[in-house]
Amino acid sequence: MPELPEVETTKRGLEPLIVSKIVNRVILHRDNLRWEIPKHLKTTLANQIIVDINRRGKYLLIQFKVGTLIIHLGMSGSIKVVDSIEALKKHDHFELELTNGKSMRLNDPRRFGAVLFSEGGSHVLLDSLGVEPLESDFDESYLYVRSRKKTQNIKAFIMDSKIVVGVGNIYACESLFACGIDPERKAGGISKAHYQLLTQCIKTILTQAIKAGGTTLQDFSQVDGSPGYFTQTLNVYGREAEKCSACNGKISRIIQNQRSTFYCKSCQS
DNA sequence: CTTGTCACCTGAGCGC
DNA sequence: TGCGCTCAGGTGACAA
Repeated sequence: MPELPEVETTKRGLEPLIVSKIVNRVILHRDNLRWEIPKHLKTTLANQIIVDINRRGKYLLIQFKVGTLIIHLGMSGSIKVVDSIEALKKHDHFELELTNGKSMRLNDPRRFGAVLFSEGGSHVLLDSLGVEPLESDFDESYLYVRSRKKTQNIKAFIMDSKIVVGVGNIYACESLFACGIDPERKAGGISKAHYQLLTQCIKTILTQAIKAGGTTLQDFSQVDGSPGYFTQTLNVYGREAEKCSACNGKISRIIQNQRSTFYCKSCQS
């Protein structure tokens, strides 16, 4: 599900609802997601004030004085803040009950997400992450240098979180369409000029998607329950056999690295 | 080191 | 209605 725009949308939605609020208790409705949820959170975070919320790649970082609660939404996760007395939904797995009568609930049907904790703020899962795509250090020189001699396809390259974080299957497809690059091209053979186009397209598309509240396919919703509206802006993703918005061609779907890739054979080369 | 594949899990949608 | 199949916003752990 959630790529960078969806996680950023979640972060922005949560911020006014949980920052400066106090945790009454932590409730584990199951003891694991992708990994075991630390049991000590019940005692560690009880009565603690939420100091801040941040995002690193697709990770949400909820800051406490005693450390950082790290949440990943996996493929199907979403977070809502509801009245604590509201009935649990199916697949609500983790809950921060606040002292103001509200609860932050993590719902994740497929359970590929994670709830972790770091005392110091750093974590092995965050240590080797690449640059943020919306920061200025993500530019054509960065991608050009890192891609030399790489034989993998350009789509896998920009989806590699050790290179750049937050670009998932939807936005990789959309970005490559926007700048006219064939997703099957080898990353190492792409010119600096094309990398400039690509970085600009990634930045533009992610920014527009955040503005639209993200993309909703099935599971994702914003913190208030409303869907993301970027779905209607998608040019190729999920549009196999439909007409290309830029030419008379048909959108193709191929499989790359076990994932569907949508693109236009005549617009992308 | 790099690249590609598998595994984790539930649910929606489709053809029969 | 039901069954079996395919597909789905991610990514760590492996094998090659």
